Amino acid sequence: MKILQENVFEIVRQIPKGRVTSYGAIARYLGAARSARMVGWIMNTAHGYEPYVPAHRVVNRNGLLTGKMHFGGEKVMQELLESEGIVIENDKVVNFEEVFGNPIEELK
DNA sequence: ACGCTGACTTGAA
DNA sequence: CTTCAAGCCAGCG
Repeated sequence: MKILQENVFEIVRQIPKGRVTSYGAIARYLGAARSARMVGWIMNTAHGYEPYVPAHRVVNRNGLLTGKMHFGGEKVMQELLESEGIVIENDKVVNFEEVFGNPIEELK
């Protein structure tokens, strides 16, 4: 068991372009399915971390851009995702199931 | 030092 | 089907 923070950052960095994942998926991959909040908290610490952590590729289980407000802008996250080919509508990922990548099955 | 809040998830009523 | 409640750990007031 490594440092939780390092693990989360590594996983998020492994997310390919045009692909997203959920906090729960990461938490489950770390063996802390019920600690999804920790993932979100770590994302908060990821602010200013290097290399850049594509936290915009991490959304909640509903595909909703919950953390968009933490990007310094409410449209920044959406535009970042859209620039990667992800369709966002009403602050949520439309084709979420299509772009969703499970780290447990892909990074495993 | 204590208690609340938070970028969530899942299960139960 | 929708709504409510609990669990998780750490940071911050």
